[in-house]
Amino acid sequence: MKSYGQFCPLALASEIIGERWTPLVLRELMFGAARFNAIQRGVPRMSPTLLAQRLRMLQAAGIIERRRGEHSATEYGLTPAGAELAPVIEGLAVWGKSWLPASLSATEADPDLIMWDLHRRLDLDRMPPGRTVIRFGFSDQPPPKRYRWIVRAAEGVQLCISDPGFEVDLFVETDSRTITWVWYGDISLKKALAEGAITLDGPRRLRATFPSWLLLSPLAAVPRNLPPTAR
Amino acid sequence: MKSYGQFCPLALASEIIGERWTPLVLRELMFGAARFNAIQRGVPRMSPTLLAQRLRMLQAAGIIERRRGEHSATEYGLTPAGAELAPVIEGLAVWGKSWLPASLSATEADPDLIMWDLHRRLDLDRMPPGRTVIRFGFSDQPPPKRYRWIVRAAEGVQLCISDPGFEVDLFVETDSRTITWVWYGDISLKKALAEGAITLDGPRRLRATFPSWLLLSPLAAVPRNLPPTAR
DNA sequence: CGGTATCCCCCGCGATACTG
DNA sequence: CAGTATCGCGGGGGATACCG
Repeated sequence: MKSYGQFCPLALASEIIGERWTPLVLRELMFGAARFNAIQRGVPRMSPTLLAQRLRMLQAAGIIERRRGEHSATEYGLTPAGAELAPVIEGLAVWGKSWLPASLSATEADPDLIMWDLHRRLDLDRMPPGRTVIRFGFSDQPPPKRYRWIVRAAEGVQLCISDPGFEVDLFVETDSRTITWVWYGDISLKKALAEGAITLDGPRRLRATFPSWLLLSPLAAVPRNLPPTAR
Repeated sequence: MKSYGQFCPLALASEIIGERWTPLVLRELMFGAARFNAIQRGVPRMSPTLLAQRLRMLQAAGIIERRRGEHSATEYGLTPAGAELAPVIEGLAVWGKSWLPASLSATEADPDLIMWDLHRRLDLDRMPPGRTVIRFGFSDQPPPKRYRWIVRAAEGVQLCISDPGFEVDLFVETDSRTITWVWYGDISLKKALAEGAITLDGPRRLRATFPSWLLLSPLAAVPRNLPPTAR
């Protein structure tokens, strides 16, 4: 991005934060994504070339750092400067939820976006111990995105794009718009279940505790000043 | 700007705030600039076409509103949504001051940028009553920008690009880099005066009270985590 | 004063393919 | 897994002139 030619700290900051995709990349890092491919799953429409470019830029600006993680894999993490940016990004997100009209178009209702966020926010302590496999079905989606699996095991939680082969413990059936509205707090999970917009199939205990370990977006509690439209 | 295709409130907010020049335009509005030309003086390198376009966009997004002011002049102001954006913008500015390297190139040391900010932050109550004319001289600037005048009168404060004709009460002689560093708090005004980087010529009383009514940037008090370079 | 109209350039970005 | 390489285009925005 071309410089503003101003010494003003806001101008300098905007040259970095104002670049396309950068706030969303930072969001992924702030949610704990460390690996290139993990970051990319949060911004799937960003080309790898551009993501690499942004990561280099953020590193040069002292906002993130590259590390060698386990198995000498490349990992990215926030520097102290980057960490102090988190409240600003969060403030922007809260403002967006408060004040921007929320209409949900088809492309914005990509269930993978929600599933990616959702699977790393599960409250593992409230889930049953041992391996748990949950299959999410999205009735409005064509075959390639029709089903997603969350596998919770001792190693951690994984989101699978294709059938992992394990026996499914809980079947969740919904559609991409419902899961999106629920995730962002525009419909309560309770209401979605009551209305049948989300249905559960599996052991009674798992069904009953479902709302306790399926955590919603951190923004779910932020009220909207404009009512959501286009449900 | 092309949509991110995400429903995430951060993505939606970034589509607006992330557009080129938009944060700086908002900054002007937050500092109280209401008229088109007043806004433009804070972002002089932005073309009028683009400014008009951004103002329209911000209005459509519900962030600013157009009003008819005195003499049916067009005025812009923040809506409640816009007002709630102020802390976010301010947070970004504070972060920039804290963490971004501050090197001052020639184009960034435009004294007009500082004078425009500075003239609307004068503490009028601490200035002598009645008309006061101050001429700022920038020793490093070629003729068209060599001098600027601030005229404080009953009607308010005005920044003049050419000699307004009144007798000058106080002559301030400095250079564009010094005034910029001082404005942003990287050199104390006291030190700049002591070192002769700023010299005053005028009545003793006006000289003595100068540091009390020449207020600095709101960011002046924010410490830098990286030391400023290229003084 | 408060903007439009117009033109054109350039480069940011998207898409796709490929590699150590 | 973690990125490069390459190409082509679209349109954002810079510059300048002009208008009500």
